[in-house]
Amino acid sequence: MPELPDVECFRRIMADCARDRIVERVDVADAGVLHGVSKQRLKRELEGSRFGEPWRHGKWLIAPSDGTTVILHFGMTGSLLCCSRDDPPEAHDRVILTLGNGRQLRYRDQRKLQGLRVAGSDAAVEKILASQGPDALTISRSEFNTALEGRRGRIKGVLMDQSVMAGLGNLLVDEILWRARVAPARRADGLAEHERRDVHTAMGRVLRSAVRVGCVPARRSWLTGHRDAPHPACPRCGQPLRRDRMSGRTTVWCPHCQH
DNA sequence: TTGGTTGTTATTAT
DNA sequence: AATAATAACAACCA
Repeated sequence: MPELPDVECFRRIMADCARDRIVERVDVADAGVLHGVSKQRLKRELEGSRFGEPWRHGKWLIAPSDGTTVILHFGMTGSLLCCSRDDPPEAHDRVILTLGNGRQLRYRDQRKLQGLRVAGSDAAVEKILASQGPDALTISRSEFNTALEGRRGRIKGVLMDQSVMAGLGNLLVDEILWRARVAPARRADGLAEHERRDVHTAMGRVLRSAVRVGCVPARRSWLTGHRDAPHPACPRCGQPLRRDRMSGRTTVWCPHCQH
């Protein structure tokens, strides 16, 4: 699931559950999700530390504490939950942080594609985020145009490239291009000025409403509500949608609306 | 059993 | 050299 709006939701959960709280205990059920830090060192550096204000860049969640900074990525199946310590643990709860308020913050992830890492300084945080472009939620029109400049690849792939701008995934990109009526196979640097404007506007609207809900919603009025149907029809014009493999992902689009 | 998955990274191709 | 397109990763489901 996790694209920018989902991670923004996890940031809120983190803030409500753990901000200003002390980590009483760190339990690592599966060290396979730890990157560049051992179970022992994570416990040593985090237990007794107090969390500060968490923030997000693209699909990364950064949670500073007065001990070390925890950095989470949710891959395709990760999530973050604020539980009571009595809630029964689930099979995929990989890391559990027990906080001073009796709550537990659980990093749950079925597949272990990404995971948890730590950074001991601002410079170490920067290093992890170094390859990320500007955050898609706050990128301006002119920054957006600059990001697309000289990109010969398909707009679909370019918008999913986290180094161009950070936060968009497969579902969001399809939704945005459908709203902007731009075909996903178009070359990014071949878009007219008005098309770039429409894509930027659609991106802002899609992201803001998804962030408000806390996830990418499957709505009937959105493309997302139709993409998994056996013979999906465009919710705008009723013509059949196409499902193609593009830039390595399943891409759903409307050949009648998008050019 | 095979094919597919809303993410990233390393490798290969252009 | 810089970009773009693929394969691989892990674990599960249909």
